[in-house]
Amino acid sequence: MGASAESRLAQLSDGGEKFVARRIVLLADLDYFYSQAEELRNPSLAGKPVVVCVYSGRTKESGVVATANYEARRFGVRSGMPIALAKKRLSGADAVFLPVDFAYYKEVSERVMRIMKEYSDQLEQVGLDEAYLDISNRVENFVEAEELARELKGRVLREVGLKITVGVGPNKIIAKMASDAAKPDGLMVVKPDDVKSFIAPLPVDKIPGVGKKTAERLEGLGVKTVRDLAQFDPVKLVDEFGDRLGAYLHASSRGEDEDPVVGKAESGSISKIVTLKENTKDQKSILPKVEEICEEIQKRAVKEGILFRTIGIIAITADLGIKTRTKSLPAPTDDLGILKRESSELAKKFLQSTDKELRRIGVHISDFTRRERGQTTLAGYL
DNA sequence: CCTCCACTCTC
DNA sequence: CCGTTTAGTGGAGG
Repeated sequence: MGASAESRLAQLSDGGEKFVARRIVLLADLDYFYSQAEELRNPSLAGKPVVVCVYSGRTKESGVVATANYEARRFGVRSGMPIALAKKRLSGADAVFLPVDFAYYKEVSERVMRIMKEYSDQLEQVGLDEAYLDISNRVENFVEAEELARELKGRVLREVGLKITVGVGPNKIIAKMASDAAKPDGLMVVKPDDVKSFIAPLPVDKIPGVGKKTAERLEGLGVKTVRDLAQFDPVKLVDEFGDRLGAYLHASSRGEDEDPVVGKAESGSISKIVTLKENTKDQKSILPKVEEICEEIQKRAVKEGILFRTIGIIAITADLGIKTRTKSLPAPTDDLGILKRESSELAKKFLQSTDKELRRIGVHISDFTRRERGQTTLAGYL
């Protein structure tokens, strides 16, 4: 999977021995991005706890924290935490709560990405606030890489006004772990010779892609640190976690990662979920929502020139369980009528199949093909 | 091989 | 006290 064009090209012949040319990968991460962007346009916020929130619209205060700056984090406020709980923790702290403004964050992000692009031929953006840069062809060694990183940090601060954290390593995983260890406003360079000693003592959940669940399962096997993981039988890992994750865990525990830095492909799915005013299983209040969401999603599909062949609904029940229902169409389409009919049908059937009330409802499209110039659409096949 | 769905992760 | 979006894996069943 990792070994595509780029890394194959990097294989050089050396007296009959093959080796993969060493890469130098940089990860730049915009610190507590949404909150920092808010401080940027309103400097009077600096020094105060700033909490950027996704309001659900259910009640005045319902919703969760998207990002909190470090002043707020000192009070135990974290991403994903209910706003009400964050308020409790920050009571009497002169904190500021703001709603997310993605259009603004996107604009700020683009200014930063434009600068970053000058520092590599290959930039892989991850969300609005992160990007991997392959700087192998821009620097000779890790000392020069550190100079480049400092320069990048300086330029982003001077030209945009944002603090970033930069991690540098021989691959994406190490660059990411270095950045995580160095934030905020940090810089860490991990040379190939230092990889093992850097990662060995870290808990396994510091490995990108290892979250709470995987970490708990590993702990059940007596694996707490990356060192433990590196010593664990890879065959047993594959047994326990499957081919992909098992192999990934083994490789990453040894600091190995061939995944190339590549500009992201176009997205493979579009979805939108909304929170209902109150929990309900009433078709009359849910189906109009479904249709509304269909309209937005279809508009995006048309704008991006894509046809979808799979339609799905996503229901979050009152007990916060996630249920999905999908249907594949006989042919790709971007027809709004089809999207509405099929998603309403899926929603109706789902509602009939359960006793649970819904808290949120959403629509999903996937299995895309690009609409060719002048391609006829197969509307009305029903 | 395809379809459907649960689950995990991340920001 | 409870958001949003996307990618990916894997199992069950056909």
